Amino acid sequence: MSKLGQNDADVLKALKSSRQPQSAYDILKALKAVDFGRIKAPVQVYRSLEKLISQKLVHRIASQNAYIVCDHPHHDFEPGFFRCRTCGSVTEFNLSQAMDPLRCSSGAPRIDTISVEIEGTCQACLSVREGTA
Amino acid sequence: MSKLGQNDADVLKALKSSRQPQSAYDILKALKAVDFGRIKAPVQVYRSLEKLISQKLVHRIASQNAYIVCDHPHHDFEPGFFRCRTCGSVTEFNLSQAMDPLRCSSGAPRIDTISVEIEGTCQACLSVREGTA
DNA sequence: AACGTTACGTAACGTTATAACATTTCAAAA
DNA sequence: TTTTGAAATGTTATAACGTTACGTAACGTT
Repeated sequence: MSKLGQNDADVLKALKSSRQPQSAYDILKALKAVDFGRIKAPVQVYRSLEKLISQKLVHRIASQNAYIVCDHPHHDFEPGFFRCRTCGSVTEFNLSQAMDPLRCSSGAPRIDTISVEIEGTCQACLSVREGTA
Repeated sequence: MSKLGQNDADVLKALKSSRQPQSAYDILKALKAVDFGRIKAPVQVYRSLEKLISQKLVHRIASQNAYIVCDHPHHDFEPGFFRCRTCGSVTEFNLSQAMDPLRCSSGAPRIDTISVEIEGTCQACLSVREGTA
């Protein structure tokens, strides 16, 4: 497990600034603006994302082509993701309760990764809509 | 629900030719080769994909940026997908057993879509690897 | 110092998806 | 039968996402 460098720290910091998933190009834009121009090209962002993901500090949200910082750093559980269609925020949840039924229904003899992405409306946005906030 | 046109039928036919998910550009290339050149541009493929997906004849595999024909046409269940990392083939399975645990673990008050994509090795590829095929 | 390894920078390229606008088709209303 | 309006289609351009290729710098080893 290789050590994090400055680029990686910058990308991580950019991701930490939001609970909305950000695309690699969002991150690039943010870093170009703020940083002293260290990160200039997409490949630098992707390299850092890859490393951060391999160290489980960041997750990729495939359905959005976007990335989000892990909100339970060092968690030991398999995460699923819930994304609110109204505010765009993403929260992680623990898949463990659903793992066995998933493995079972899939019929797959050997499973490497399970990706679960759920979309809906979060409590906060529901409350606002109903005027109960 | 709008009617399918010739473009849609062509795209559907291209997708039916394989159990591997195909990208929009794969489909485009195939159609350019076979057809009498009706479909010439990416946007035409994307338009047909959108319609076919809305009619549940085709699924999008988000993690692959690719598309596959539904293998249980007119099914009434919520599909999950299993993709073999060795042969690339995708099979659908019925998520119903896993739905309640998923809803429950996610803590989401209102759910619109659930996307489950599992990767691993299918039985056929496992058998080959073990020399028991 | 010499060497191999890993990280980094830069540019170009490849892939995936949509915007914007023009034209055609076709069935139903007038 | 003409009109007309919605849906489908065609065309061009461009936005958005991601990777390859290659050279240089940094770093730890012997």
